Amino acid sequence: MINASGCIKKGIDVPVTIKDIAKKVGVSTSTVSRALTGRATISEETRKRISQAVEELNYHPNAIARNLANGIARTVCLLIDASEDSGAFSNAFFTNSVFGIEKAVQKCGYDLLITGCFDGKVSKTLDKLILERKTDGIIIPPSLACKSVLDKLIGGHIPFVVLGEPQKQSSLCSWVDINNSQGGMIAAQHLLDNGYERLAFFGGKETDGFVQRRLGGFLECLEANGKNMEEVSFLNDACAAVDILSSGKFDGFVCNDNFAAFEILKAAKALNLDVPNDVGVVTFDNYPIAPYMDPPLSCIDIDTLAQGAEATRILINQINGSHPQQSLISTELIERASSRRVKG
Amino acid sequence: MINASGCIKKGIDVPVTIKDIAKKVGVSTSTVSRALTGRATISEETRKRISQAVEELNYHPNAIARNLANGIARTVCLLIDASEDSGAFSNAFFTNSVFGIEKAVQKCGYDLLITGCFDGKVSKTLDKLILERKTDGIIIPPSLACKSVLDKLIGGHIPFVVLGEPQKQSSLCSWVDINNSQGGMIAAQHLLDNGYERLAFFGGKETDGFVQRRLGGFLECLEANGKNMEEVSFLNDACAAVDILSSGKFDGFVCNDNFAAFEILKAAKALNLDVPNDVGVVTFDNYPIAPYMDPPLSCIDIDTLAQGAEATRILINQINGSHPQQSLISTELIERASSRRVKG
DNA sequence: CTGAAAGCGCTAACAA
DNA sequence: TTGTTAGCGCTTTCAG
Repeated sequence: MINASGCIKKGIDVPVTIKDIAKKVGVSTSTVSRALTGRATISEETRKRISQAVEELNYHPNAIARNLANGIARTVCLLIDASEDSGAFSNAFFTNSVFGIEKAVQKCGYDLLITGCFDGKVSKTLDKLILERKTDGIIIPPSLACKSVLDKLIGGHIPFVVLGEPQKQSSLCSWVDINNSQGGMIAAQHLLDNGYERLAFFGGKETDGFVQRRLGGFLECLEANGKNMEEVSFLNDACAAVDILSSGKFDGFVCNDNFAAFEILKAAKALNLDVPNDVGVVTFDNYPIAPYMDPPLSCIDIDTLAQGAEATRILINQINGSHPQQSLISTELIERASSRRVKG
Repeated sequence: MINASGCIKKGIDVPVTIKDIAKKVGVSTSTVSRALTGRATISEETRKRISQAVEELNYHPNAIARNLANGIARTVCLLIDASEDSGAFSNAFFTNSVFGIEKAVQKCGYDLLITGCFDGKVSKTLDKLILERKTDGIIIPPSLACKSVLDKLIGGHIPFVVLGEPQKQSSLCSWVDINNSQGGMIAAQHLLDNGYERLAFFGGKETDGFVQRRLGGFLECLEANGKNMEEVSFLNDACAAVDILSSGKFDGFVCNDNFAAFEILKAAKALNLDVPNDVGVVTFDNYPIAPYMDPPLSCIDIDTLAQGAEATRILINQINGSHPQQSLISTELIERASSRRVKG
């Protein structure tokens, strides 16, 4: 692209480099570099002329060259468990934490890389990311954070943080999780406060760590309120909703997710039980559809956006030399009709 | 890190470079480079010795250096509309296309960058991405693809593809969209085939392009079946579900989303109308909760995973010199109870 | 405060 | 088939 003056037109096609700025201002490239990075002394005079030239030529420093010279990638990588397939990826809550991560990463001047990764190939993927210098730090889901992976990360002094409480604990492993135990506690207390007396925890897989923690908080609350443990029931089969409701043993349910809660709602309707007057329901996760349920569902809201932001904060700190850190994000009760008795 | 032999231990902390391989094998770095890139002639003998050394030292080429030398980023960037906030980002379908994109991008040996971007700042964001050479191509949502942005992209010869049919059409603009018109057609035809005769399109904002296209396909189908246009109704207020149902004018509904469909289901229950015997319902989007609805919802399934993969394919082709391209992804009917009459 | 020169790790003409 | 050399665009000692 040649312009009227016979010179190559610099711009998008032919990039303008630091040399162009130097030439235009009549200084060396190192001076321009100093002015740009800002962490060296420059006369006010030349600094002004340089930034003016930068403006005029619409100069943007080549990030690749800069990163090569600096020996860093200025990039954070979020690993995704691709083996779960529609599990992790189509999960609205996961998506929200991506949003939180992206925002925080951007604010720190880093870029966000996303890499899908199958269970058996974490090690290879990590090699590609770390050894090829594509990233300075890694955010990893708990499902991928098995012992060998953590050992590799820790042994290699790779800054990383797990997006949830990992199975294997270590002070060398950073993680950020939702305070599931607190959530279980809040949900149970809320039902008790509203006059429901015989509570059950419903839904979820007993083997999942976060379910265990939710149940733990739930039980702790009952205990603190002097409730008999026999009045508690943990179920992992959603089909059992009708059974458990018709048994008449319970009048309040803390559900592990919206699906479980929906089953309870349907079962109640089938048994002609009224929600919330006969039975109260609180569920984990504020699904978009929860307010449209009949009745609208009370929820323990999980702030995955904050989780993502916090994970990023910890990770960037670690990249800058800080020690690993662990953190729990508080949950919040969103009260709707499903847990608010109108009569009696 | 000094090992027993008094030498610096190369590995994760001290990277092993192409020089180390060259030294170990006793060849020049260019020979090693040639062996690695594979697009030059090398004697079988040295190639073997090199790949052996690569293996032994666990060498991984520095991607930054490689990209600088090649003048490319080997990165594709997905722009996210951050102004929609919980809109785009907590959208399960968006998430699925990210998955599709990531998989395809990885297969092509590219990395995926994700950047949130506010409506007013697209141009600045693009400058950062393009002029700083952070990415070779861009995938952009239709909400961000206004005229000025498209002009900038096209004028700058930046490979890009829009994740949906943009308002402003141009053969220079690549896009991949769901075939919404076809979806509307399939949904309507399905209801007609199942004996529903007076159809309405329900839900969605009349101003959204994809809603218009769905409605267009819907209407086209009615016309092809000799149906009177007066029997068609387009509504954008979900609260009107009870009104429209109690009017008795319609016995079949094509809903724009699961929320609209859920409103119809609730209204029918309130009016003591039976779904599917009195009223048939088909909705766009196969939400995870659709099969659990009462009755389970028939859906027009939107393959956003395929959409993401196709967008990537087109983008990478363009990076490699191909022309812009447009593409429509077929929809699929998932038949469930909500549109299947049991009696007469 | 500024410039010259070397270097980040890799690739690619050009010669041999 | 291979080595030499220069260079990608930027940063950073080291002198001045």
